[in-house]
Amino acid sequence: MLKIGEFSKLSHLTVKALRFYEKECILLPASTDRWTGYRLYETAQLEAAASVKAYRQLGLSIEEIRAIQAGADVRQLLTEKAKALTEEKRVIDSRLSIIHHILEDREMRYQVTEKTIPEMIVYSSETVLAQHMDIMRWIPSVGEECLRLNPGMKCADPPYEFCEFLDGEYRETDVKIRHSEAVTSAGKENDQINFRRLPAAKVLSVFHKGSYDSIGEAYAFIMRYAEQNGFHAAGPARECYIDGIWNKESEEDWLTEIQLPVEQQIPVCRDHSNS
Amino acid sequence: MLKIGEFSKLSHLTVKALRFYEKECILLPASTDRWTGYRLYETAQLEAAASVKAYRQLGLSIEEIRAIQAGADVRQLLTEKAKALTEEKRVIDSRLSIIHHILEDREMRYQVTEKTIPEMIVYSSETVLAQHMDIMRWIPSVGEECLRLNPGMKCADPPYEFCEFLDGEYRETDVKIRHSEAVTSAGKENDQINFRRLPAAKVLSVFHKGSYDSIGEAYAFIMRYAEQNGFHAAGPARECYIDGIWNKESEEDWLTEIQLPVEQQIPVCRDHSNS
DNA sequence: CTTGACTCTCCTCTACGGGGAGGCCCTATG
DNA sequence: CATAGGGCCTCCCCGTAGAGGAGAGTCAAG
Repeated sequence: MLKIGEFSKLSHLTVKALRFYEKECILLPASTDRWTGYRLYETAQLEAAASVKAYRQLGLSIEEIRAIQAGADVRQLLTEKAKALTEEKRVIDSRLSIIHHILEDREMRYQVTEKTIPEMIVYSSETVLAQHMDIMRWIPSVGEECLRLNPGMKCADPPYEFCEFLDGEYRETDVKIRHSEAVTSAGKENDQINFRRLPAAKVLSVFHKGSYDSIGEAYAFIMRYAEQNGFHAAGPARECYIDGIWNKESEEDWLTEIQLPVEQQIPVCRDHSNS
Repeated sequence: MLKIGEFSKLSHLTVKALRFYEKECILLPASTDRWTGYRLYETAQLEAAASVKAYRQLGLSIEEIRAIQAGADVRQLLTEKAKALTEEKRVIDSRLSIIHHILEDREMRYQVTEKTIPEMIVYSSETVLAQHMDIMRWIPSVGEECLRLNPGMKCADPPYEFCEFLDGEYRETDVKIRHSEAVTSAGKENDQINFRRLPAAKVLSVFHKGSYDSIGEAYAFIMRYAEQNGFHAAGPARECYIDGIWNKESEEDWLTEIQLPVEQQIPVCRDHSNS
């Protein structure tokens, strides 16, 4: 019979762990001295201890080990575990990819986050604007038009409104643009305004602070980010206006979010052996 | 000014998280109503919220984010993070490799664990035994011889004693064998017995229960395990006798540990696309 | 005025033990 | 025989990054 300290040395499990495993009923001492409370183990239990240790080294939880001891299907459990580990690995690859992307970039102008936008109903309208700046006059007119067409129409909560630029490339003049705004339910359409169901989407998001002059940098950044980290664009970027001329006087305070819809990420494993 | 629920929807952070971030001083509301205690946020804070969110998505801890906000070197922090993630990934690859190894194996006769054996001083003796069974007569004689040579010699605590089989392959007769036992300090040597410093070692360990007739299976198992999971043997296996004829009558109760010294694991990424 | 949605603070819970306090037990040494 | 030191016991708190919920206060609409 071995006292806990001796068994600890032989099994390479800490005393704390042994007591914990007893509490969790996955490795009970062979006996307990009724007078002193000392736990007593037998050498034959080294096998059981090794089994618990092996499962822990595989990353199984205490509860999973208990299930196995109760007769659960080990193969199935391990198969699930493998799936979970593969997913964990995917997350790590994704993070590594992004970290290396940041490290390779000289300055960190933008922080990219991943978001899930739920499904919603929007009304949309398209037009071609002579100048980019006309956008802030055009958008309110679309809203008024839609409200005239559908009195009592309500915008979604939280509000969600964005513009997409439909030209293949960046243009300064004759910009083809589509505006969309989320509403609570579909309504009447006309030749300018139509309703559609916008499916749930995963997007990459960056916030651009300041005037629109330099917003091209944000587009360039998020595009390169997506490309280098295994995201595939699933549509044109959405420009969401948060703070602007309508509520902030100083151009420095303007705030715009750019959302790039993407498909499931396939993390790329670039060569980072130099790290 | 936005109430916490509104800001939560816009920032895609939960209300709980926002309150937590305030407590941790990494994202403070623009103001707090002195009468009601309501937190009030501004749209301009969406940028800061996105920054926190981006760092969290990279797996940075709250403390690390706080450090960054306090002006810590982001590049260095991310470099360290990348190193940690790479290590995490290595662990996952190792676990995946082992799990797939188990799943491909039909029965789970043995559980392999990884241990670190600390450095120690041992006395060793080599011989060639006519039969494998002679081992249990030979070992005590070596111990007596060593004690005669070094009266007062003390064995290490915990006791550690093992045999290595020095033939290149398995043999039934004329077995070349080396026995070693850990002691507290070196002593006198002769032509049979010599002392040496056994360096710390990482070993794979399996327990074999039952008679020695079938111990070959355990050797085969651990060898195949090492090979298939990217371990490289760093010496002959050590056989440690735990329970045997000296304390257990029934052969079924005998217990032997086999330890295979290995070098650092290089997890193999076999094709598991079918999982 | 009431109701329901929203917010507040405060409490507990998660997994796996690590670290330590306070107290009992055992053995070796003087 | 007395004591000292080490081993063992139980009990409690600690960490992550919030989630979940209780009980109470607040706000806007009907």
